[in-house]
Order: sequence, then C-alpha cells, then structure tokens
Amino acid sequence: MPTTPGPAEPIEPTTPRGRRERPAKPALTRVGIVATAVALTRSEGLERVTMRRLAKELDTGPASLYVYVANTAALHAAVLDELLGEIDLRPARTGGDWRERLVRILSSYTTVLFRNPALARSALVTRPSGPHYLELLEAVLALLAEGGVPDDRAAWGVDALLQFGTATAAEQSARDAAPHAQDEHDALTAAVRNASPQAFPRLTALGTELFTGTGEDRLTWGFHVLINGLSKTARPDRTATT
Amino acid sequence: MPTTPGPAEPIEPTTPRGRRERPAKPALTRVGIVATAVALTRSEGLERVTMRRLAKELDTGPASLYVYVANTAALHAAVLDELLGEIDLRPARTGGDWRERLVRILSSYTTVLFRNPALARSALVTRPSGPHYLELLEAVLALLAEGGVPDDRAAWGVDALLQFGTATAAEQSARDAAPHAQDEHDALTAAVRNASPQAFPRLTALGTELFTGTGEDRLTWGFHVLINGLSKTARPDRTATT
DNA sequence: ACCTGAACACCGTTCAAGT
DNA sequence: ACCTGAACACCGTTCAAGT
Repeated sequence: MPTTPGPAEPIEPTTPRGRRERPAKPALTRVGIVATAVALTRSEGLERVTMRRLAKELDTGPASLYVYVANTAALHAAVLDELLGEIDLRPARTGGDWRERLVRILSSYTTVLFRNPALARSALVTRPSGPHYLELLEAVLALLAEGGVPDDRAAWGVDALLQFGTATAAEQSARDAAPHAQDEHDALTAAVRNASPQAFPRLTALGTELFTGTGEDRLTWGFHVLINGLSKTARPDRTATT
Repeated sequence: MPTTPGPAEPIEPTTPRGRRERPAKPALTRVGIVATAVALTRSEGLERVTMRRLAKELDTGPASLYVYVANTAALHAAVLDELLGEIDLRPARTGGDWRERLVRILSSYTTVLFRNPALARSALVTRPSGPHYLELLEAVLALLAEGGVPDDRAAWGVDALLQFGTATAAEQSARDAAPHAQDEHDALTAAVRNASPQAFPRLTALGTELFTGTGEDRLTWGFHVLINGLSKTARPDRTATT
C-alpha cells in the first residue's frame, strides 16, 4: 500500500515523482475535449454527450467548455468528423465495377452512422466540414467521375447519395433507440391492414409488400436507384452548366 | 359589469347563463390536446410544443397530458399527421405527365415540412401512420402504378421518395432555424476552397459547383433522379417478388 | 376512478465575479 | 487574461397522494 488516500481523493495514485498518474484532470484543450466526447459517444452514445455530462467527465463545470466549443451542435459535429475516420475508403482505389465500389463506400459511411443512433440525426442537421468528410466527398466524386457522370450532376449527386445514407441511418437507428419505435411500425402496418380497399386500392393491394426487406437490402437498392437515376437525369436548364 | 370577479379569476367573463365563455379551460380530451398542439406549432413552431409548454397552454400540469398522450414523440406525430392534411393531392387525379404530377405532390409534402423546421426532423424519426399519411402513400403509389413502375419497386420506392423530401426539409429547415447554420455552410465552402488540389483533385475541381442551385431546384431534380432510377433498377433477387 | 402536485433527474447557455 | 460558480430558464416523465 504505497499511499494512504484521504477521503477527498480515494482513487488517485501518484507516480514516484508525486505527479498524478490517472489523467483525471488534464489541462482543458479543444482536442482533449473532443477526444473525451468521442470516447463518451462510443461508450454511451451521442445522446449522453451533453455539455453538462462532458464537463462532469472532465471534472469541470459546463461553462468552461464554452471557451473551446461554440455550442452543443459544434461539439457533435466534431465528434462526427472524428468517427467518419472509420469509413473504409479503399474501394475508391481498387479495380472493379465503379457502381459496386461506390455503394461499398456509401454503405461504410452509413454503417458508421448506424452504430451511433443520434449521430445520424445530428449529421442531417449540421453538415460536417472536417477532413474526414472531405475525404469522403473526394472518394465519391472520384468514382462518379470514373463512371462518366457529368460534373454538374456529380456535384449535386454526391449530396443526394450521402443524404440518403444519413437519412436511412437516422430513421433505422431511431427504431433501435426509442422503446416505442416498434409500436409505431406496427401502427403503420395495422393502419395499412385496416385501410379500406375502396379508399386505398393501391395501398391495400401492396399490403405487407411495403414493409418487406432488410434495412441493408433497401439501403443498397436505394443507392443503386440514385446512381442509375443520376446517369439518366440532366440538371434543370435554369442553372448554368459549367 | 355582470359579475365582480375575485382576484383568483380576473379575466373570466360569463355568459348570461353563467357559463364560462372564453374556452380557457375546456375539458381535456386527446382531440383538444392535439388541436392546441397544432395551433401552438403554427404560432411558435414544433420546438415550443413541449409537454410542459402545452400543459401551460391548457391551464393544467404536464402530468395530466400523459393520460391522453403516451409521450412527446407521439404528440409530435399526431401534430404531423394533422398538418399533412394541407398537402395538395389533386395532381393525383388530373391528367398530364405522371412524373410531373408525382413531383408536384412530393413537393407539396416537402413544402408542408419546410414550414415547420422541427417537424421534418420528427417525421424522420417517428414515421406517421395517420389518415393523411395514408392518403399521401396512396396518391404516390397510384402515380407510380400509372407510370408502369413494377409493384415491388413501387413498394420500396414510395419510402425512398418521401424520405428524400423529409430529409431535404429537415436539412434546409435547420439552416433557417439555427443561428450558426450559415457559419457551418461557410465552414464547408471554406474547407473546400482551402483544400489541396493534390489531395482533393475532384473536390477542388468542382469547387463552388457543389453548392450551386436553389433548394427547390435541387429538390425537384432529386425527385426526378429517384423516379428515373426507380424505372431502371430491379430489386435484389434475395427478396421474393410478389 | 380519475387526475395532478410535486419531485426526480436532467438540459443549454450566460455572465458576474473570482483567480 | 483566463476560467468558472451559480443562476436563469427551461426539459420529460413518474408516482404518491389527493378528489
């Protein structure tokens, strides 16, 4: 028993030099704050990454964080870009069908968002602009160019593709997070089942067909729909074309 | 002066029959609660439609609302379906190009969400299942059928189309609501402008082209991309086809 | 049986006052 | 100059206790 800790600091071991070993309270920096926020996101989800909770984690008051982070949205955006580093961008540089490789990258993006329920919702509202997001944009644009998609369509298309992934993740992940989400789904299926065939002929004809398929199949199919549509759909005249 | 109100009820006029005239505190019902929530949404936006704020509006405590509404998400879903009644579904029944008519309906849907910033975000997380949503589904499905889109693709496609509208509204509306949203956009444009052409050749080549176009043009174009893609993209084999 | 006051456990953000 | 305690103005949800 090297030290006899007093009641005030029960689990605070010291090095031989007497300095604190456990990084319980390092100097506050933006980098450190974001790193702690990322760790907290991984362990408890972005919902728990509030200014107050994060301040507690950093052993300070919430006001102190505002010296380094403008607000909660900015904090979440920083966490998002950090996690975007997990995307597998290798398909951008391998050989093979460009569509398949593009879908693989987009799926990787969506998977990252899937792992963090609230992250996708945050991504939809606050567009990221960090280095990892730029790399993602570049990779998608490179594959669209490889596929011969005209520049002006690619410029708008990259947004549509990423938005589809983000929205799907936001939607699906809500289903996991919220306890009533299953009920809501059942509410819609029930509503469709009980709908009158006279008033809703198409809806009742399709019935459960509307709800078939795994999230992954629907996601992949949606990406292909967008990619194929992109190749077929010119941008409106109104906007000047390069 | 028919009555001399005591200090407890200063502005409570009475009818000749002595009943309260101002509907300040009608009996609580689910319908009444939702109607008040809709009014509050129109006047102050969905952000302000909290259980506590709504209770105040209804002159009661928040706990009382839980007798009629399961939780805040359910309340917002009820408000959403009510507002979905504003969608102009007439193009479903007129003549003309089915694609244009479909886009018109989808745009009308998106416009409703645009008017209520937080509503779109709520729609993304909590799928509505009320009568107005069913009517929207039916209208979209009818037009897809008219266009010869196979049933199995229409079943998945209706979701993709509505999701695109919802996500676009959620994104755009956030730009209006949040004070820092413009900064974020600038942050991304600045990041693109400052990106190295060696590391980001495609991104820097496109540059500002990425951010051109009005929200409306991009929305309409996106709908057309999806519709065209729908006609070209078969569903995966794995899933049984009707 | 029906309703709700009061409490529990949180939030984001600001700013005056400290070091 | 830099940091932060304390306050302001809110949240959702529950449940014991009232009528």
